Order: sequence, then C-alpha cells, then structure tokens
Amino acid sequence: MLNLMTIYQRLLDHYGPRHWWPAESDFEMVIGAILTQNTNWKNVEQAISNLRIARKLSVPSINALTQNELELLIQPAGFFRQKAERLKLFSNYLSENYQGQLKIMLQQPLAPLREELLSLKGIGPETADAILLYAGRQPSFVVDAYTGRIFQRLGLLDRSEKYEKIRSLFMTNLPSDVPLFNEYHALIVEHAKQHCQKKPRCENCPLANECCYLLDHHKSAELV
DNA sequence: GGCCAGGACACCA
DNA sequence: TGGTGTCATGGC
Repeated sequence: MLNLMTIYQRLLDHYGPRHWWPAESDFEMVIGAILTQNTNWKNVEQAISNLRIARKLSVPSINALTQNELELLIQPAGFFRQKAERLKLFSNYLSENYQGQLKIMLQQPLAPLREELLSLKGIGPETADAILLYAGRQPSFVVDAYTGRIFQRLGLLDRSEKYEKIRSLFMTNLPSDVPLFNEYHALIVEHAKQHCQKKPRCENCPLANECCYLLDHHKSAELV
C-alpha cells in the first residue's frame, strides 16, 4: 500500500508545485475560502474580480457595504446570500475583536485559533483549516471532498470517514510542516481536477489509477 | 438539460 | 449520531 509521503512525492513529480493559495493578500484568501464553499473556483474568481474592481477587498470596505451590495458583487460565486452574510460576519468580527486586522487574529496558537474560527457562523472545518494553513501559515491539514474519495480508493481510509479522522490521518503521519501541508492539499485538488473528475480511468495516472473513481459522491462504486 | 463544483448549517428521527 | 434538504451560479 502506498504511504502518504510516497503519494505526495508522486503527485509533486507529476504536477509540480502549485503555488497556493491564489490570492494577493491574506484577507483575500479568507474571502476566497468562504466563496469557494461547494463552488467551482472559476465562479469564485469572477466574484473576487468584481470585489477587486470595486475596491472592496478589505475589512473596512466589506463592513461598509450593505448586504445587498455585497450580494450583487459576489453573485457569480453562487449561494450569494449566505456567503455575503458570512463575509460580513467575519469582517465585522475582525473589526470588533482585532482592530480589523486578520494578522493579529492569526498570530494565536493553532488549537485555540482553530476553535475560534470554527465558532464563527459559516466557517466549518475545511474553511477553518484552509484559513489556518494558507493565511495563517500554521500546520493544519486541509481535508476536502476529494481527499476522502481519493484516499478511500487508495485503501488508506474507510468509507465515509469523517472530517476530523481524515485530518488526523495526515496530521499524525506527516511531519508538521507548513509548506508540505500547503502543497499536499493543492496537489490533491489538482489531481482530482486534472485526472479523476470525469474519467473512471485516466491515462498516465501518477497514482497508478488506484485513486480514480467516478466513485461515489452521488454515484457509488461502479468501478472495480 | 443535467451534473457538479476546493461546504456549512438547520432540522429531524 | 446520521441522514436529508437548502442554499445558487456557471462551465461542461
């Protein structure tokens, strides 16, 4: 069975470094993390572009927007009503607790900071870990839907394993290293997008097709 | 025209 | 605790 570092190395060799997260500031990263919840990144890019053109990629400018104004700007990202609410809640929280400075919030130790992020409405485990890792540069492994599917296929996880258990698999079996966690999650996403999403079998698979699915999500194991 | 995307939450049994 | 419905747009 492949181990986690072998899988990582194969993905890295195949795809090269991904240079994540694609954002021009840490606050923009947080906005992207909320906007990309269950949403194609292309749609998120359009929404962020709207915010950039309108010069609204900052805490005070998000706070100053009305709910309706923000909804209009982020509409392409889908779920725009609840995402506008989540963005305003987070931005307002920073203003009230950290003088509007994300950097101050993210300076806290990992465990309590993670709990604090999870206590905020609209920030679940994946979003919290993405913020911790990519904006806070703290070693918190990010698990997404791809991770569960791919590593189940690889035999490293049981079916329908829960978020925290999947995360702990990586956290306890990998060195606690920010660049490694950064790259690993980005490579998993890249692999799923490039290789596994549309084809049950793919050519030149860096994981020898052991990961490829068309497996579950909505369908269930039709593959071998 | 249907499926799906870099989730989170509320509600129910 | 687990299952299900809801939120919404745009690319393929």
